[in-house]
Amino acid sequence: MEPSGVVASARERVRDAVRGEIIVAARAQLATEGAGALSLRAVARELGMASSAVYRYFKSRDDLLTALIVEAYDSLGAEAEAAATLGQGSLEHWRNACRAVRRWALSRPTEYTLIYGSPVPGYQAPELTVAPASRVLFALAALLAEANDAGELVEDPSTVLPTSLDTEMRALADFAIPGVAPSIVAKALVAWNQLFGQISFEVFGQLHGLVQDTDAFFEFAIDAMGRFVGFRPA
Amino acid sequence: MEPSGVVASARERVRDAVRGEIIVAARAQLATEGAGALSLRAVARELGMASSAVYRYFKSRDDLLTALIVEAYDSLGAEAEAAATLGQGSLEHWRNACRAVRRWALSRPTEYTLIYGSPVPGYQAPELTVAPASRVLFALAALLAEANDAGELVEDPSTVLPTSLDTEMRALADFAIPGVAPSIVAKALVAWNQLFGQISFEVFGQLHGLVQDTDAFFEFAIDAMGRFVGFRPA
DNA sequence: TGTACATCAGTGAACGCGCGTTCACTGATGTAC
DNA sequence: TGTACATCAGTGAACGCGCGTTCACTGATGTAC
Repeated sequence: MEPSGVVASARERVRDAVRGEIIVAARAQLATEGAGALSLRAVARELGMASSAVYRYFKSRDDLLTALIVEAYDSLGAEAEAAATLGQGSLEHWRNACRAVRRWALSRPTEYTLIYGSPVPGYQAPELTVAPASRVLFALAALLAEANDAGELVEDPSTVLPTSLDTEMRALADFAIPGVAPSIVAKALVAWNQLFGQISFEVFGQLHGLVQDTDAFFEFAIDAMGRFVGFRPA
Repeated sequence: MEPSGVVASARERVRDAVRGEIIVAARAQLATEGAGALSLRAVARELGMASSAVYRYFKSRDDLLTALIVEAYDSLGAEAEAAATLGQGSLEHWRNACRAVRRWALSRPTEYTLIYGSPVPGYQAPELTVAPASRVLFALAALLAEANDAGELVEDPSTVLPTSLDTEMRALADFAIPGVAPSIVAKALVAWNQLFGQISFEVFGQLHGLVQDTDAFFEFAIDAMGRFVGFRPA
């Protein structure tokens, strides 16, 4: 009689293992079919079990999709968080965080597509995906705050924000990155859009025939955008 | 006996009209179901015709999808081309082109998703989509070339490209924007990624809860990125 | 330690559904003489 | 201008398919005494 929550019973361990196998199989299917076509029956077939058995583990198809989404956000978030402290100085932290996001996206393109591609038709993301989804942004925010505290973030006085945007950026800074100037927050958001825009274009094939050396181009982009935001060597 | 190609016969006119109705109905269905779920049967139902009749107009489902994609690229391309010559000076041309792309994307979000969202699973874009797809990029390139000729494009001497990237950008410039410096070509590509990244984030809902005044934020982004590329007032 | 009962993973058949595509056909519109 | 024939848009039934979800069930594993 083990206290639940501390050591899992045999049944619980088996249950978790099967649940994991379902997720792995679903992920594999995602890669070949796309999120919209994720099929419970195909997953069950892959695992050699009756399709109805999957319902012991997931209430519905959308429930399985949610599990995949949360897992993807958490996996990417963990990578970004770890990379955001690597290297010497803020600019290098920034670049390493960006590289981590790209590396993850290129190694797990279908899952990247799942969370940053077009919304899955008919699927409504539940509340519980919000926290995992914001991990990358929070990692970048933390990096920005530290850079600011270290005096490695320089504001460009010629950057002027209209009032409405200034107010918004100030509120955002107060919430997540205290002390950082509104114009820098705005530029960081622009860079964040750039980062995911470029990664999406690369993953979705929009760069084909236009840029060959995508590694070099990415390095150029994150360096240029890092300076654009205001990172300066220590 | 009208010479074909000059004046269409009655039959041809009717045929074109029905073809147009199919495309319109398909576009409407796209908006509610997403590209992956576009169904010939549903389109035929909407038009009150037998599903087999659609095959008189399109060889297959993918053929219909291709027509929608080409139509979307051409519509967006035309808007961008027109806007790229509006206003005073290159920076304003640039911003107007960017605004046109965003306006189009927000007014036809499903079609934007179709051409700039995640690839439709199982669909291979045929050759004939390539030319329409490149219209926006060519419009931006033309704008860049004109700005350069007018001396309104200033190179930042501190921007250094690695050899491989310099070679590539030089080739790209020779092909599409003769005379423009490699470092400016690279920055323009970064800005292009930023533009579509931000629009995609807005259309796909990733900005929700983060940025309220998306108009102001977009204006800030295209102005900042325009300067980043090197546009200077005349 | 052994027995009676409760829990629960997994089965397999069935429900009703929609899909893309083919095919032999009907009937209207266009063409050639 | 009138007739015979060819073209072609559109029909409706059928093909074989896969899907999500429900349900009554079997049998193994765990629990209480």
